[in-house]
Amino acid sequence: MSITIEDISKQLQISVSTVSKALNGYKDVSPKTRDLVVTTAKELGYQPNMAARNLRRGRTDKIGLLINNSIQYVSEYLGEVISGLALTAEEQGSNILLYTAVTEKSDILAICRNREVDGLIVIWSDVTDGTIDLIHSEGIPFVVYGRRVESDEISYVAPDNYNGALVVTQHLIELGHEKIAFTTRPELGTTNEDRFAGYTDALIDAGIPIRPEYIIETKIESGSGYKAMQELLRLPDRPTALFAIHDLLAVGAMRCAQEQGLNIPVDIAIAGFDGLLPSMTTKSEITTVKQPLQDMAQKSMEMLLSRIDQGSTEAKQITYPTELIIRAST
Amino acid sequence: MSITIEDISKQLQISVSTVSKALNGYKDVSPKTRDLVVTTAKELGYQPNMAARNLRRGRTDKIGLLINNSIQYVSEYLGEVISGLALTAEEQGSNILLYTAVTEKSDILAICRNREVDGLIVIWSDVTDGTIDLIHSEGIPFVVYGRRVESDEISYVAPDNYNGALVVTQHLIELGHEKIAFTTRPELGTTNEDRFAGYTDALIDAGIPIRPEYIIETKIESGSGYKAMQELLRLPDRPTALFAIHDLLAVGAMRCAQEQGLNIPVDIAIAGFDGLLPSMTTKSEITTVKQPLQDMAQKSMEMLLSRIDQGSTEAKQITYPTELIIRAST
DNA sequence: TTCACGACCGAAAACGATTTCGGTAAAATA
DNA sequence: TATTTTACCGAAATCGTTTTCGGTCGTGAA
Repeated sequence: MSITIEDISKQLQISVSTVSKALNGYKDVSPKTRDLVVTTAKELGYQPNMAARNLRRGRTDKIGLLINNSIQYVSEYLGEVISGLALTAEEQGSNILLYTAVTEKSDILAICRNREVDGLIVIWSDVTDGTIDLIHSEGIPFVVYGRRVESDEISYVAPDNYNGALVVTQHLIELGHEKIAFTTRPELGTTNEDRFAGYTDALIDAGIPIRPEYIIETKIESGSGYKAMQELLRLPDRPTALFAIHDLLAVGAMRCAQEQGLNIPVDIAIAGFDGLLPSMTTKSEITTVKQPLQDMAQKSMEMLLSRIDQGSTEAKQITYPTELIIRAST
Repeated sequence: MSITIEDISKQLQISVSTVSKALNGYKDVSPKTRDLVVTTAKELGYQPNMAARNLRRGRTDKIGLLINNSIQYVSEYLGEVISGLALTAEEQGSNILLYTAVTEKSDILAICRNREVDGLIVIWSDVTDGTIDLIHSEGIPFVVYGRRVESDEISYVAPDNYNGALVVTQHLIELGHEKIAFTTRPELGTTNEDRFAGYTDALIDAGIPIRPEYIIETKIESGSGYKAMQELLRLPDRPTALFAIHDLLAVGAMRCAQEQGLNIPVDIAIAGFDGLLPSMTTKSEITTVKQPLQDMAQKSMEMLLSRIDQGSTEAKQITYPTELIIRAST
């Protein structure tokens, strides 16, 4: 059995209340007994039982990280985000509890109600399934990470998808491209909308007409980037550039183009979005728009924690600027 | 306030004991009242308070994931490992609690003693700091992930570093190389030893002498792969191949060689280890030895959970085969 | 009819902390 | 000296479960 507060109280012939108070910095305990308690606690190697403390305090100092498993390229994304979240949480005395295999709505209800966490960071790409509204209706503090949410009652931290898409498209235009294709991904919801809007606005601003045949809708499945490029290359009037809505699609498209013997970026320029794939070599790097994943992680965690501490309920919505990274592919 | 077991007991005019027993599948409650309890619990949206349950049961159904933050390329490694761990944990009704910013030994003691988790998965690259022994002496169930440990009292799941290094070196030899360099990383401890042993044994088996000037010791810092290659290229008798102890070093070395105008793999072949960098394009891929991160994660979690359930204390040590992935760099 | 035995239920004791509330003694004030 | 304040401490309630231990009631067997 571990050492409890009672062990200390017995050894010192002092009540448990006093021991607890001494350990927790209450004022109504003399310096002498406080020292005594603290030193013997250290001696015995006492560590408070968290379950008991949580029960009594009605707080767990834990933040749940809710991730839907249908997220694409979880691995690349996750590592950076998680380490950012965990670090700032732990700085403020909280830990992160992972919920990755949540599929049922009842599980989400359980998480919200069982008081296992003080709040949630939600990374959820599915838009249509009402999960976020469900969480919101439960009243647990939470912040949505990485995605804009329509409702203004909900806090989120998201990259500036519109501007990022605008800038990268302008970059392609500046390179002389006018036939610029774009791959969409409707499941991404607001993210898709914003990046698409950035793309079209850049074209419109430059007086370039938008050609529907250059806009390819992709699905969540591997090889969809490859297929999209195949489709584009079949066109009688091929595009000279592609802006893929995210890097994995760009990579697939690149592979397809290379296999067709095309020279990148001479025959076709390719840009992506997200910027999480590490650049492996100096060659073959892909132009992209980089999200500040770490900063966003830190910010969202700070927002959540301060909201929990202050019990405030007002929603904050923050957008982070993105960074255009120009590499060999354009 | 949330719904408690007492709310149900009041509404049904039944004792809390019976409610609890009905909910937990005890036999000494009639089917009728059981149904009644279960349905009204669902009606009221009852979810058990975890802190209370944990306190009473002396168990939390949580697994701590202890990661030392000095791990190199955490992000790439982490994502895949964590999702593997979390998935198998959640399948068995446990969740993962993250400890990433642990630096003090006292923090580790706190984790072991505060009963916040039932066990630990330890990902700790530092060998010399005695952390693992400390955890072991605390008696909490734990499994070391990704690394062989000397002591046979400690459970671990590790890749077969020796064989992986042996095979990749043999691969280089088969390609006709005899001047094969190797970059070491002493901080990696047993991992370093095993890969080094694989390298030397492959050379010895082939009757190739081991040349000390081809063995470069690298430190934990970015650019060390680049520097190692610089050093090698300064040699009067340059090596024709390099086996880097991990991929990041290989990437750095590759970049250096390319900048020097060398053709890979004609002028110099390069192989790495780990296989976690995603292959971005068909070109510029790097030969490597892939660790089965996901399988190892699943296995280590299963080992830990069964050990917790059965209270067994015997240590299991499992080594996973690696896979040689031959790509363009050799 | 009596006794034993299940089936079913409730009271109450944990689990280990926090926190309120009151009480005693010493110190300060009148 | 009498009274109030202050400093310090302890008893006990509380958080929401789980689990042990009896107790009651009805049914079957003797």
